[in-house]
Amino acid sequence: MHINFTDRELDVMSVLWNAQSATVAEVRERLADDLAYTTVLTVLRTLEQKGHVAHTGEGRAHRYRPLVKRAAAGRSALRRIVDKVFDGSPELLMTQLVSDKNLTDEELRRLRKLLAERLRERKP
Amino acid sequence: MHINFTDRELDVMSVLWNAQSATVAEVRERLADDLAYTTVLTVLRTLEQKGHVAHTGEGRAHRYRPLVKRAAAGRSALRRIVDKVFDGSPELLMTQLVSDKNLTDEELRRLRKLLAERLRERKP
DNA sequence: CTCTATCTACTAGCGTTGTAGTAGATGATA
DNA sequence: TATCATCTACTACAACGCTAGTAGATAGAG
Repeated sequence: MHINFTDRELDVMSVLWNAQSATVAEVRERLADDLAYTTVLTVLRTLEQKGHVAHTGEGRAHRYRPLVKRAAAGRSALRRIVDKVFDGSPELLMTQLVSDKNLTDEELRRLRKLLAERLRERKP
Repeated sequence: MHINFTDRELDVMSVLWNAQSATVAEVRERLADDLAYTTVLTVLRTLEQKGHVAHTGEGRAHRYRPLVKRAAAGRSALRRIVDKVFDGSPELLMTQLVSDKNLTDEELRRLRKLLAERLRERKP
């Protein structure tokens, strides 16, 4: 299955993934951009229509929760990038990731650790 | 800078990255989906308008080449995924990749080396 | 020189995205 | 109870994306 969120939808999903669930007001609060309340509501409603989130009543408000898991969305997005940008080579993608100038030293060190673990756990 | 290709644009860019440069007919040939000639032309023209490709004349045809490098597009796309889907954690993304696609030990070692170099070159 | 294939330029229509306003319901407050 | 704040539903509308058609230029075939 081929999930594809728009920019704004992804912003909203990101909030929901981090918060587990949220009302419109809560989502709005946590978004970086300052959008109108109704705008956020509209985005949530279209996400619901597409089957990516669901809501349950909470007083007069609605509480939204994601139906799509973070990992599934990640897999889908990554596959696309690997295919189209990195010509089907995940290694190329990782190389890119590692040479990204925006990564902090701390992040790089953690990556190194992860790799080391991965290698160790394969050796035997 | 924040590059953002649409799905179809990305398909076309992918062809250009792989071929170095191509005419409309060549791009059309290499696309997975069977689009009308004019459709492909339109996509190329909008890409040009956005400054992502350029063309030079070749007989009565135009030859298009990418102005945006693969790596730049990759960086941009990855940033976005790391931020929004993997909550700013590149190692989470990496874990996903490593477990999803089966990388060889050799590939992992090369990555480790690359990582070490990157870290060394930052220290000073 | 005429016909045909091929190419670009321009135009178009429909669906989606992004943003938000207005209307009406309802819970809280004075 | 009258008013205010807040919430959803519905509507709007411009910009963009995706697809492709038509018109007109031109190179090559005969």
